[in-house]
Amino acid sequence: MILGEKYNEELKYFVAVDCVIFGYEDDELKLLLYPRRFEPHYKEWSLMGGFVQPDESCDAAAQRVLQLTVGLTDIYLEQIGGFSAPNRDPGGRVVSIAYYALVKINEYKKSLVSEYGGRWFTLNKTPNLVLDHEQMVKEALLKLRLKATYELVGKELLPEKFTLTQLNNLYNAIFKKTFDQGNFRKKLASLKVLEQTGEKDTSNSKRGAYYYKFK
Amino acid sequence: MILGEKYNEELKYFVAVDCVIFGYEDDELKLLLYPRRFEPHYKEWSLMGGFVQPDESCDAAAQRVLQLTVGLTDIYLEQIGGFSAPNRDPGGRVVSIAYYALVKINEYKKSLVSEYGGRWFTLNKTPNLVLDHEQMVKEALLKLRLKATYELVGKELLPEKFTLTQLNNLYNAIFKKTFDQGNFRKKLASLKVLEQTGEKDTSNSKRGAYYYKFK
DNA sequence: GCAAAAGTGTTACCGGTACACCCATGT
DNA sequence: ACATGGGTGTACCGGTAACACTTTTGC
Repeated sequence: MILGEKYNEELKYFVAVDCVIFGYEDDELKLLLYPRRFEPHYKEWSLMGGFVQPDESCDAAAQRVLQLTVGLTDIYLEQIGGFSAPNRDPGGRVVSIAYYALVKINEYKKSLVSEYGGRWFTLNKTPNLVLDHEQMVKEALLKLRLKATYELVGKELLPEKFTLTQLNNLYNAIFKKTFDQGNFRKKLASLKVLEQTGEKDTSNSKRGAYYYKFK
Repeated sequence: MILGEKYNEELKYFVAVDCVIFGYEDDELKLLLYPRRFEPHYKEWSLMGGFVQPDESCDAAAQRVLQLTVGLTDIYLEQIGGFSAPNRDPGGRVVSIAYYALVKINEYKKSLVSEYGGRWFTLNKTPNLVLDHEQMVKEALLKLRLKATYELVGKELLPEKFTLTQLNNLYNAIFKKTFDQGNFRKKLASLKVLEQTGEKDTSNSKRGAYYYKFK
């Protein structure tokens, strides 16, 4: 029966999720990586992942994994897609659904991250990753860029209050190019999604820059 | 062990692919649907799908399924994403990776399609679909529209030779709106991806319209 | 000649880009 | 006063949208 007419004639596989965790700090886009906790490739750098449990969707599994590793709930998560090459994992047939997450790098639970040996790496200064995880990172960045062109990204990566220069720098980091200050601000104004707070950040300039927040 | 440290403690699930098959005919975007071949929901309308075999990736599984059902090789396929709600399939825990395909509606093997009871439906005149297949169709259309905005879609849906009016109508069908003839043609000219053949199509007008093909 | 589809041209506007310029303030 | 980062203004260009117009040909 070429197309299969009964479920129970079919094989089952492990189903996992892997998370590309983006953060932003020191004008750089960063990636949270972990030493792998089991064979094969024990202790090599990898994305944080986990197996999907019987009572949860992949989305829920990714949320759970992130909650357990960075200690935050309500994390912004977007599916990248399924990775399923038959030999992608020498440890067994594992189909993995990849996600990317955006987290505020200063809010995550440091204790949890260090418990699992997690470390933030600047993008493009990352070590070699296990399995097909580098491909996942590549696709994650493409998806993030796509999102950032359609809507203003920043709420999930920047602190509550931020200067327009910070936001400009975030975009510079995401696209690895320099957006013109004047044009960037004009665009922001047209979007009408930010509002000025009264306060100023005087740490980087004498004049001081107004803090903004998302409406 | 909250995150699982051994594969063999974990559960396995069925992994399937489902294909949203788009075609274009009579100025309308169409969808190839099939009566389901097994319980649950036996004989109800569904996307064509199949289980992933041990030696193939999901991409390969989707290609195989399409080859077996429409009889074409080298079909344009793009992954939509994973669908994994724990109760999405009452027949068992099945994680499905959805794909969309673009096929030339006049080249598929009619015998094969009818063998499985397949039928082409005009988009938005489709019957209720099984499981989460309607959601898959919805996301497939969004992905197709995204692709069609970035690059000229048509090579995979139209016959080898086609008129600019046909292409215009294809875009009208994809986006459910009317693109201005003049502007559409100007845009096409700027893309420089089409070339005129000598021949004309006189079936729709007295004057006749030049056939074009992709370079 | 006229209807009907194919195909061209004209104009206005909007968003992006480049770049020059002004502002506030601590030293 | 001046250096430094924050912030504004202007002029141009290309793509898009709206729409009027011309061409071809069978009836």
